[in-house]
Amino acid sequence: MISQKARYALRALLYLAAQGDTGPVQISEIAESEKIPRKFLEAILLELKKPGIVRSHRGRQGGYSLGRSAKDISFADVLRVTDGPLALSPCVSVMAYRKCDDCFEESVCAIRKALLAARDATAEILESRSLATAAQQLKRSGAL
Amino acid sequence: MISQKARYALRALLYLAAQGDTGPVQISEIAESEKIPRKFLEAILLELKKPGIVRSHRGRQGGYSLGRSAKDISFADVLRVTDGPLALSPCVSVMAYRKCDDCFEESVCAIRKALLAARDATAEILESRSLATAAQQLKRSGAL
DNA sequence: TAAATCTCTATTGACTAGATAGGGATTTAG
DNA sequence: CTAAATCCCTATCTAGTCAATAGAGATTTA
Repeated sequence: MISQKARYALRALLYLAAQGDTGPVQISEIAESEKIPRKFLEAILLELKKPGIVRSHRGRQGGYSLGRSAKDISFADVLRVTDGPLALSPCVSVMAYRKCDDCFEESVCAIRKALLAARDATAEILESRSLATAAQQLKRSGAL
Repeated sequence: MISQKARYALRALLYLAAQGDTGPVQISEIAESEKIPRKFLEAILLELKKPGIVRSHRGRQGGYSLGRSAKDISFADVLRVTDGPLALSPCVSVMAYRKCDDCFEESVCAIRKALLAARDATAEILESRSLATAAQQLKRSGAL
């Protein structure tokens, strides 16, 4: 299960993606529109800023905007920030590999083989879906 | 990430699968061979018993054995018991569907569409891999 | 009948998730 | 200039979960 933080992040980013290029959007506006606790959202956006998923603009009329084109921000990008690796085990994580604590011999581990296949399958899906993909679906459904 | 409980469960079940049909195996034997805390393993096997993944035999010379053929116990079966639904969101879970707490309109949710695709991809993998598959891989690697 | 097992309930410590609070730093519109 | 509006940071709290442990009761069969 993804965390509440991940849901908030995705909703906020989709909100930004839907605005297009109309300048930075205030935290308060996003928070109210998407019903996200303001301070919590603040913390989330700060985290999303580090890897460049969003950009911040300070001062009066400041706010947040997407750090790059919506089509270049995948669901995988976002979930990795909010929830850590997509993989079901550290030993099959590509972005954050780590040996399992009590692993005897990784190359032989039959559990690992299954989890690796699972990781590849989810990563392929989540990396192929971008904010642009999602925003377009919303538009098509008439929700925008 | 899967829980430690899930790791222990999979290891214990693989151990049972590797034994074949040589009667029930004692908890202590599994615990020592696989380096799993005895009492914790006890609790795990009890949970695996409810849905029939294992069968218990009481009294002297008692122990645990697989509840059905190893080829009919998938990784998905096990992970659902130890870690709950495979889905990344309750609203895309097939076995344990639940509406998201703050969902506006599910049929339009673009986040849901992506998570649903992810769920289908992982479920397909994890349901197609059984204890038998894994045991056979171990045999081929010469680890058995 | 007693040894060896399963079964159950309760508890503990460490850690994380989700949320809140308050104030300091920075920018830029006016 | 300067002050309003923002970003930025640290600390804290509560509730819940994970992993593990303990102890005793129930059941079976050698």
